[in-house]
Amino acid sequence: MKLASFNINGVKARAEVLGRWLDEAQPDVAVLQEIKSVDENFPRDLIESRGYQLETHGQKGFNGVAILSKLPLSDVRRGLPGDDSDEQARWIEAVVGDTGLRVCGLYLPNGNPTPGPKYDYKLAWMARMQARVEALLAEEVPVAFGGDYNVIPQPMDAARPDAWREDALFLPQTRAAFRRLERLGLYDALRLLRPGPGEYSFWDYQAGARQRNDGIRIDHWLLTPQAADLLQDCWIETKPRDWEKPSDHTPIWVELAA
DNA sequence: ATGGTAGGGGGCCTA
Repeated sequence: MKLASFNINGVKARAEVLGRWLDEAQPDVAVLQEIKSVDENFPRDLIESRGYQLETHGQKGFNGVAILSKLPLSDVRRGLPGDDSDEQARWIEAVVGDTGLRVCGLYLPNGNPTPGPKYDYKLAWMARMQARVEALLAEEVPVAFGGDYNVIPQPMDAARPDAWREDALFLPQTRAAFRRLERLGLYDALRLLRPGPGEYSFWDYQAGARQRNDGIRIDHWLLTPQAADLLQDCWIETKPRDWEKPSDHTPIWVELAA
């Protein structure tokens, strides 16, 4: 089974790219971030006409996540637990078919500017995610956490790490919080299979970042041990970043024996 | 040090 995570930066602006990508790449499951749409206005036909079940968790203007799957989804849950006052749509999860695999799609807060309330929210959100991960790890089942983490884990994950030293995506506290997630017992799928530098999932629209390959790796799949046991491959698909009217992110894939 | 670009919504904010 092939699963992809793709921050599409606006589902309506990205209809052409998204349709082409689904046709060519044929994910079994995909998690989308930054749909930037309320659920009622999501172009469902774009997804459903291609044979996918679609579950959305949108909000007006910003954020918003979705899961689509060729196998039926069950136990769909929207929103990251731990703060009833949090209205930002950044988390959705579901169980895929009868595989026993749970997929969580997440859009972790950017956190800039720092310091300030947005960075505080990012760190608090990461602490809440840790609690959800702990609960799922205790079940000892395969779970794949895919999404835009807005975390550059290591210097090798940026073409120019020095340019990000003061950024919320790369501050020591951010990287430590990401390591805490890993230390609970999760595996960074890409790093299991591709230990070297030069693996990027985001290039800014500005200043010719794509042309200069001035990228960062901030989209990740983290796996519970039971999911990592099923891991067959993991890769970043760079082509969609060079299509007409692209997202500033590109898809990251895991292939699981599920 | 600055500004460069993009999407959404309806007039600046987020990234």
